[in-house]
Amino acid sequence: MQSEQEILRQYLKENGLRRTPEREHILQEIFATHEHFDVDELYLRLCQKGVKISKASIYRALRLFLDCGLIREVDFSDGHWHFEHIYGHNQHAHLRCLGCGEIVEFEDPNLTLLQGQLGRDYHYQIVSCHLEVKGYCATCGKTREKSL
Amino acid sequence: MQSEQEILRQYLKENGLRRTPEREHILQEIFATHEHFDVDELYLRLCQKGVKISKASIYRALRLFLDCGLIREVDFSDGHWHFEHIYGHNQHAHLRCLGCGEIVEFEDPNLTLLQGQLGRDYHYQIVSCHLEVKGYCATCGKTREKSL
DNA sequence: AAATTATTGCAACCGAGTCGCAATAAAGAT
DNA sequence: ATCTTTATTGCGACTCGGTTGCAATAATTT
Ligand SMILES: [Mn+2]
Ligand SMILES: [Mn+2]
Ligand SMILES: [Zn+2]
Ligand SMILES: [Zn+2]
Repeated sequence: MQSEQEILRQYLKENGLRRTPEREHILQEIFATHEHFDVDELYLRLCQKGVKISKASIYRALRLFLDCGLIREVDFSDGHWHFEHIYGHNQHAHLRCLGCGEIVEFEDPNLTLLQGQLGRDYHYQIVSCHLEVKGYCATCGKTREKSL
Repeated sequence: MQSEQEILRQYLKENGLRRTPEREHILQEIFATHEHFDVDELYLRLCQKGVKISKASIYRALRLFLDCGLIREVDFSDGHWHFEHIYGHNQHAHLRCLGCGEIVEFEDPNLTLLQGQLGRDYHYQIVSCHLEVKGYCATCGKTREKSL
């Protein structure tokens, strides 16, 4: 199995794009942890590691990584973009607490089946499948009951 | 079963808010069709019907309607908000064509089961569950193959 | 009818994300 | 190794969806 860097380099070559230290630094940072991230967080993490880079370049790199399937968008409905790396990971869905923001990742084999079903039923070529469940975790649920 | 207007009036009364023609016009327009909509579309539709209203009030009303569960956000990942009315409708998910934007709505009984399962497994009180599947419809899929 | 205060419209504002451009630097050709 | 081509970067200006402060208005309560 190729590394994410190899995937990137291959994609760049195939599309007449160039390999740059900026792109590789960003990609490395994205795959350094399993955390979900937004542009500001990523920018900060890079700054802290001494990588000098502009936000414009980060935005541009993220679009590139989306195109080659290394990352995907995660919808937090909070007005700006969040992402996570997906290359090398099983597809998963998110259960998020509206109180504290905790995120539980879970896999659902039914989703894979559903994709096949949808593809067949509606003659669609499925590209992505995002399931986001929201609610209150045990702790936040209790706090909430009291205040009602 | 109560009408959406009754739901709204009840919510307003319970929260010390006021019933206004603006809010009722907006709500009526939202439930006039089954279309998904964004703020601009809704604003235009209201203008065309001669309802004079500011966009600020639409934004404020939509937040209100979200709070009382009359509408929900729909994620199109295109940089601005989309909504649909949900009161009086079964929960459904979306299959959207990345080429032409066509939207197929479908129900998946497994999702309901999954919610119960998640609630039990992780002690979460589930509030919402959004499934968005993206891909290419038969037509757009063919057009796409040619251009590759 | 008067008093209270939520709501509206407007316009100024905010901020995430984009874009044009000049400087830089990859990659290929010689 | 140097030259040429052109993709990429950083910067700052810009866009535009969405928010907010405020004075005027109007829904409710008394
Ligand atoms: Mn995740
Ligand atoms: Mn729908
Ligand atoms: Zn919580
Ligand atoms: Zn299509």
